[in-house]
Amino acid sequence: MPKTFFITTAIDYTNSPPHIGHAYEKVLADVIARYHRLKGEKVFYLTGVDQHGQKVQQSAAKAGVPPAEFVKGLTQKFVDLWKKLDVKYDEWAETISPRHKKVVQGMLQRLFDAGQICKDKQSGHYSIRQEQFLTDKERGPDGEFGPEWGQVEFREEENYYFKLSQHKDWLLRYIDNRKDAVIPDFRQTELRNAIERTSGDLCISRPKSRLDWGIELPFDKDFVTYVWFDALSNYISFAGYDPKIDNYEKQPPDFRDKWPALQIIGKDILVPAHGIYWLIMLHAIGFPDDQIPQLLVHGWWNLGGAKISKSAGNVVDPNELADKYGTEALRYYLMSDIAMGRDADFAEERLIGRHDGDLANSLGNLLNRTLNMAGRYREGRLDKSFESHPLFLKPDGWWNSISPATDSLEKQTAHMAGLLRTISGLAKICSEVSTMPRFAVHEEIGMLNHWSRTSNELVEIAAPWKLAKNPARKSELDAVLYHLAESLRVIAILISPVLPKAAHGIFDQLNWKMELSGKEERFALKDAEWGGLPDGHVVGKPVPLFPRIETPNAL
RNA sequence: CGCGGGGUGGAGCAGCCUGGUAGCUCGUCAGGCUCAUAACCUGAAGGUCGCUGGUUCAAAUCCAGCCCCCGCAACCA
Repeated sequence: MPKTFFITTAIDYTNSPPHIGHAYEKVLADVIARYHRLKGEKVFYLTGVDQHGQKVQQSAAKAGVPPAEFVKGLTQKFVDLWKKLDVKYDEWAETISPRHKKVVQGMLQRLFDAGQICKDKQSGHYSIRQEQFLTDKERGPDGEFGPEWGQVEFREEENYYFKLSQHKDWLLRYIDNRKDAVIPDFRQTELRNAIERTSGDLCISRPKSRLDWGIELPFDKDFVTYVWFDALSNYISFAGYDPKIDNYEKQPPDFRDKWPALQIIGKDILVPAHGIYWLIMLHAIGFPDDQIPQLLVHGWWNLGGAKISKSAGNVVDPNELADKYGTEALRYYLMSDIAMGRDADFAEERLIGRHDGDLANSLGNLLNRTLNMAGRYREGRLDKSFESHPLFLKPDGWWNSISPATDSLEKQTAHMAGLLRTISGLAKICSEVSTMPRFAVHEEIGMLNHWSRTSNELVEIAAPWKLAKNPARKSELDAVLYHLAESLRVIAILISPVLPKAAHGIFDQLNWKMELSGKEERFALKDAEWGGLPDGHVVGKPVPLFPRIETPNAL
């Protein structure tokens, strides 16, 4: 039985509402998940929220509500947004759930029993206001701690430490042996350099006197576990991992069917959290090298070249954008205007430009004019008999041998024949040379846009309104209309991971498989083969699929 | 000498690994079309590919040096 495709994202911190970066990551994972469903695979998409920790405890105290209640409100904002953006996940991770707590404590206990976790004493400068230990990095140019830290005192504190450095050599070997441990490759280089520089053990606890909004250490009731074990372990706790079983091979079949996951994270949390702590944690609890998850690291949306941050106050609210421009426009922008792994600049004008240019003018208009012409000239009926017409039985490439001296009508026919061939070939290219396996969603979209443009070009070259006036050219008109309608059908399938609603819209207007209307199973990659629309199929009436956001001023 | 990314027509990017007429989208200008969501198609203008050297018959691409921009404490994808 084929394994389930398991994809995860970082879980979001319930300290502040979702912004555009959160939305990007979840939509990206959703698109990849949908692509795998399109291929007919079973998919398990896990995402969720990280609800514990000091910041939440502080924010809740400030708001005058218990942390559990505070977290509930923010969690709902994330859930609502994913629903609005058509992010379809299979499991939802909440770190306050008992199920998660059991796994975290189980992992900690096992590592403690194995001597991988030990108590140690830390001493140093401690900021009472910020409730954290300070390092030399926090010192100002004058060597003193600035006023932002408030009162700073020398303090000693006991905590539990995970013996991270014992696994450093293993991690280096693992990274060196696996070329695609991290994607893109320059991130893997960055991670490798960071591992080389890593030293020391990892503090994994906080005394309850300082922080009690967390999961209690199973071996010491005076402490809760700090973010690392709490948050990172969600990737296995919500997938059915059993912490009591140390032999990986004996893990529940349900878990092993899914694992390992493809983990989508932002560039900021590769080092050290996911690339070092998480991978070592898995290794330490017995995961073999071939069960270590692959990390897909994406870039950031900046604003005017500057980093988006809460402190700078330049956050972009995806909720607002979705309400203003629609889910499809937002999803399309987030997937098309950034290259995988790179940063991009967020600009509302670009969102509008992308939507109006690619979706309204190119694809949407293509659908509209195709159905209109089919209705006007053929009462919507597609006729495949052109395939046996002499013009279409000539060998490929004949259109290239037309001499420049021939009359313009013949040249035009040759040009049209070449375009028809190009277009039917695009179906093969787009589904077989898909860039999705290397997660280049923007390139996939680019190929489909090229297809839409070529189809629009065909309309101009063939001029169906002229062909319709000449009965002798019936086959040519049929061929053009069929190629346009069939292109739209295949494009709908291939674009469906990015634009699920629009894909349904195209199918509906093509009057294709109405009986499955609304169900995701309407789309399958195997149906993206050229020639699926049968002879005699009657297409529907056109309705603008992507109404322009901005209409050019007509003076 | 800390780590990584980037510097390509007005804007945003691709090409660089595997040297060989510099490509795409948007914008601008001119023309065409009328099936269509004032949409579509064609053509043109516009680039010393950050700088300097080197290798080569040939460098945006390989090598060396340099300059500039952005991330790498926290909030945070």
